[in-house]
Amino acid sequence: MSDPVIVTSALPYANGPIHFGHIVGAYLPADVYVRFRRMCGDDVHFLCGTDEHGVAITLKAEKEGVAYPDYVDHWHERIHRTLQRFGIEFDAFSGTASHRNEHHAPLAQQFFTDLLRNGWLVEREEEQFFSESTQRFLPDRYVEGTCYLCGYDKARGDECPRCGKFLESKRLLEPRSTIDGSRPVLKSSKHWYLDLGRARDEWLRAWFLGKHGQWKPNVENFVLGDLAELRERPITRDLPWGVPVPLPGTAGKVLYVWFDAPIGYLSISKQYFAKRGEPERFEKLWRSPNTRLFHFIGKDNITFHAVIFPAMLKGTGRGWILPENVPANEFFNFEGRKFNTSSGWFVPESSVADDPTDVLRWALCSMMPETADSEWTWSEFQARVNGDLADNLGNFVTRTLRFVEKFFEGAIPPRSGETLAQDKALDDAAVRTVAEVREHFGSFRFRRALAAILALGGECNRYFDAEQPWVLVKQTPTRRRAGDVMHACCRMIDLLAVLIAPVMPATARLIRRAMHRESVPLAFASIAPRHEFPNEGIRGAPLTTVFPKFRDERGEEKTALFRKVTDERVASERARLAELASAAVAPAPATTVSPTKSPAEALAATVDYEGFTAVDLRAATIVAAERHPKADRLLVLRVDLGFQTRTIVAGIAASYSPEELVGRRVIAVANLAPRTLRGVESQGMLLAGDDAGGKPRLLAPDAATPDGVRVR
RNA sequence: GGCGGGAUAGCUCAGUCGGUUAGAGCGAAGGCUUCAUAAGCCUUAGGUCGCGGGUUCGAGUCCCGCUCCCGCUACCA
Repeated sequence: MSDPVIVTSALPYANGPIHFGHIVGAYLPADVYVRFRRMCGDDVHFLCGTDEHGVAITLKAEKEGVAYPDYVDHWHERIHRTLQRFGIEFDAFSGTASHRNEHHAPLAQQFFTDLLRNGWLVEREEEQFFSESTQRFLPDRYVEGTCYLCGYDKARGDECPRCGKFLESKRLLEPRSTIDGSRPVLKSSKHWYLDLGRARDEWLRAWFLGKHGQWKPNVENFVLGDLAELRERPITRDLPWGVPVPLPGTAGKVLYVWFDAPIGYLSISKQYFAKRGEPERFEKLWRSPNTRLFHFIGKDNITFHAVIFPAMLKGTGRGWILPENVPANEFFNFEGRKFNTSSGWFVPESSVADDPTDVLRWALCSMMPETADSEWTWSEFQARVNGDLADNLGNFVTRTLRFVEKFFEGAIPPRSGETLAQDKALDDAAVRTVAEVREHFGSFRFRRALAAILALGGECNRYFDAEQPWVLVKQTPTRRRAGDVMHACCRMIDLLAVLIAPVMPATARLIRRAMHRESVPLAFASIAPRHEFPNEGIRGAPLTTVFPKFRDERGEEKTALFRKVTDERVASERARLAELASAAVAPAPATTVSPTKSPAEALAATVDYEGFTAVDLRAATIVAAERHPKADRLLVLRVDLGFQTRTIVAGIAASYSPEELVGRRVIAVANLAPRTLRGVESQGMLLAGDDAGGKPRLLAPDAATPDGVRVR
């Protein structure tokens, strides 16, 4: 029996939907890897769940007036459905909230007390605002007051929206709670910090350096940079939602969400084994030195999984295993930009509603950001589906099986026993491919695995062409050879089913069913070094009863393994995006609106007419523009308001070059208090809204409105 | 500005320890073929490996400088 394997995917935060970027970064690669290891005969446990604590969740839930558990339940369900859509099949998908996973809080508390006992935690006392009306400490974001630097009376606890400075919340003047307006008092609060610097010096750096060469280079480089800057990190907060700190006199204190989240991997598997009536297996699995632990994550999570969580695991002294590898992926973009759910820059579920799960999985794997950022484009999707799946693999399968159906009455003929040089060559190619594919799946290089599979598909098509069975089959003396060729092709199809199975499990089963071989396990173990395929004849099923039926773009009935992506479809998707890109402010797409999440920015508080007219807006023209000498994002503009010309500094360098701005009409805020921005005084501001990519776009008055006219 | 990543064929990318004439897929041009989903196969064209120095018998690969792009970060009021 091989060593047990634990595979985890990053716990999605139960505060919003997940999109292609998450799928391709952490969930699909894990699922593919799990299927691959199982096909190799390994005992794999695949764990995931939602991360359900933290300030962001409490803020959103409170804003929507929903109880925390109900709020996270909604996203838990929604996220789980999305994962299932992509065929991600976990052994356990749970979460970190106590109502979902009764094992989580006790285990997280055990981590805390273990670390405390072993001296890895540092205790510090600091002053923080406390609301007496609600009897709880207020995170900085819940406190509002007068800025002690500029006098602005609506400064937030962490920073002042007017002067832009970071603030020390306890120095705010006239502080008040944003929850009920009551005046909080300063009260000292005790918190605990994880001493990561000491862990690094004592063992963490050495442990990590010992992994040199085994982890992906992008991950290794990232961690090396991290190690240099490790410090203490607070692991507790004053918050009403989370895992309580397990010490007397700490009411209202919980473990910081980043601390309790990764412990979810353990608590979820503990819950899983408990439910199965085998509670003893949990510790056995997680404390056996033979167990191999793999964390699949996006690159934004590297520090937690490669540095902090190992420090936590080791620090407990309980012998929890440390990760064998953290195969983090880079970022996945969409048609040249970052995915952005709220502005519509993403792939709506409706756009891929008709695409089989396997097809999406294959396409995403072929674009996976394994070593560098990559992106989804519709034309790339079309190329992968049409060229790789339909034309190469799919067509080889159908041309072979149809040939058997047509010329051999659906019965794959037995081999004659004669093997020609080209048969041997094909077989050698297959053996080589199997070795390559195993190697690549095993080392998280899925794109290469797919490329190797496609190369074998090419070999198979060339073999078919070169042997010309359609000629051989028509004459009696050569008919037997045609049978041998078909037998070899069927054997290759049977093998291809195994090779694609980690990525396209349903398609693999479909192919097997077409040859009445669904009872034969899809296993890599069975094809080392040579794929076993019976020498006797095999009766195939009529393709029309097995493969999908559809109408192609010309309206013809088709029975085939894969349906092609039409040019029209690509064009319409790109048209949608072009529209989004050209819109000054992107409209919120209806397809993603969920009951609890509004894609639009929250509406500001109501103002009366006087409140509005307090802002003096004027039509104006830019007469000169240059880059700010000391800030990359700022432009220094001379703006003609009709009655005077002013200098205005605007943060629009990401969208406009100085040259293209001269002569441009704009709307300016004319009575804004002047402010110095990195050394240049700005006497007003320009109105702008963000485009779909988050870049600012200027608003312009109608041409008939002269400079200086007031805008109301 | 700071930190990190990157720049290789029209496009997407591979290129290990420095080693022969820098590769693949797609796209393009031409041809062959009819079992198969307008599928398959063959051939051809296409490169100043971002720029400039350096190390070396030898540099896409290592070192230094520069330009441009992406991310994080600071400056957006």
